[in-house]
Amino acid sequence: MTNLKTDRRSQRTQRFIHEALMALMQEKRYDDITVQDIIDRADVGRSTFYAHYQDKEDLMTSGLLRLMQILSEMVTKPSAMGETSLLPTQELFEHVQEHQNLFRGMVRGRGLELFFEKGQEYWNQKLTADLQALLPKGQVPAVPLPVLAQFIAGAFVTMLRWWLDNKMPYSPQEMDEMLQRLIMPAVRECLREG
Amino acid sequence: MTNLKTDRRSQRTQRFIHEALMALMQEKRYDDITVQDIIDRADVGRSTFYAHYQDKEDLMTSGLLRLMQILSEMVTKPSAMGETSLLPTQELFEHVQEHQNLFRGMVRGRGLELFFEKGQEYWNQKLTADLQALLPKGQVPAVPLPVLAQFIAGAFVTMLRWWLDNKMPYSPQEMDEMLQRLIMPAVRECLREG
DNA sequence: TTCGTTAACGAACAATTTGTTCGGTAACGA
DNA sequence: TCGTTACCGAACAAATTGTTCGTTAACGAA
Repeated sequence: MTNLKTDRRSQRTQRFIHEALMALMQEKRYDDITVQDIIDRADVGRSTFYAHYQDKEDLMTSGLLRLMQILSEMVTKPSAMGETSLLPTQELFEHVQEHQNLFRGMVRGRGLELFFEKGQEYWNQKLTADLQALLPKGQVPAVPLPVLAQFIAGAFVTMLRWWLDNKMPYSPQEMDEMLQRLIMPAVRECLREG
Repeated sequence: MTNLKTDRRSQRTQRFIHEALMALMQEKRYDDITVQDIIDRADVGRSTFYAHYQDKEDLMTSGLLRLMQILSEMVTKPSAMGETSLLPTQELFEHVQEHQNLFRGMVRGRGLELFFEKGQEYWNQKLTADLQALLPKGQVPAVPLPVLAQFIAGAFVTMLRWWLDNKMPYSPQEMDEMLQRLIMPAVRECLREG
């Protein structure tokens, strides 16, 4: 019995298709990209595409999930979590910078929306739990924790988007510093007084 | 010479089409809605649709622009601007609540993305100018004003989105209060020290 | 190296969807 | 009342989607 998933041909094809989508994303909007465009760019047969993915959306989702998995690993990695911040945002910014083409394609197009749909639950849960831990016992937060979590996750995505759209005029360190400066006062204020 | 734009039939048709799109947006994703769906729901001929709009995107954009115009008027209306906030967010939340179906359709689907594309320039410029006025002379802000503006606009959209997606569990007043509590500390902190 | 497995090809296919055209009908407004 | 014009609806080419299937060749285990 041969291993289906590790077949060189399969992996090669999937890589070609993904790269093709990423490349096309730099040129035009996600909605304007057809399956034909993708398979032409990837130099792959039509039936081959549909053997790997249900449709264009499926391809995009799979790429996004792969991305989020990487981010999740970064977030859960214990060494990354400092005392000053809730998320290892500097590492996140650095990682994004390294793979900017990938992220530029993802965050644009349908990426942002899918990011919200698929990812927000995860981030919200994690952030809500972390915030709960930070909250002194018996304290009622000034702003409900789910709202605060949404705010933080949203702020990160907003900054990320701005950074990518504006050709990354600041370093990851600077971006992280700014983000912390914007978020943490609110967090402190909200957790302090009921 | 008869007035083309104020013809009862035209306005009626446009209203039908817009309402059809909004109704369909409650049921399925923007991408899954076809022009056929729209004209069926609006009970309008195919050629009629294309007489009014170039394509589906054009229809969406026109609705969004109409929306933003309303918001812009609210923002520029002098009575709305209080001393405590940069945007009349409470009025904005109230307005959204009144027209929730419209906004729910818009903010979902492609709305959010278009909102960013079309609207961010406007909000950013306005917010940047307002922030500049608040900044003491000669002061260098801790965070560049365009970044701060982006952050504020993004936070508003984020909260709005959360509010709509979660069936609006809080009143506009409460939402406004929370948003101010989240944003203003950062603004104060950033404008104070260089 | 051999050999069975299987991924890729590519052409052909029906089904949708898109955007346009045009002649006839009826609603509009001056 | 009457000229204008928005709407209809059918028909159209073009593009796109997702599937099928016989053939070829790359793969990997023995």
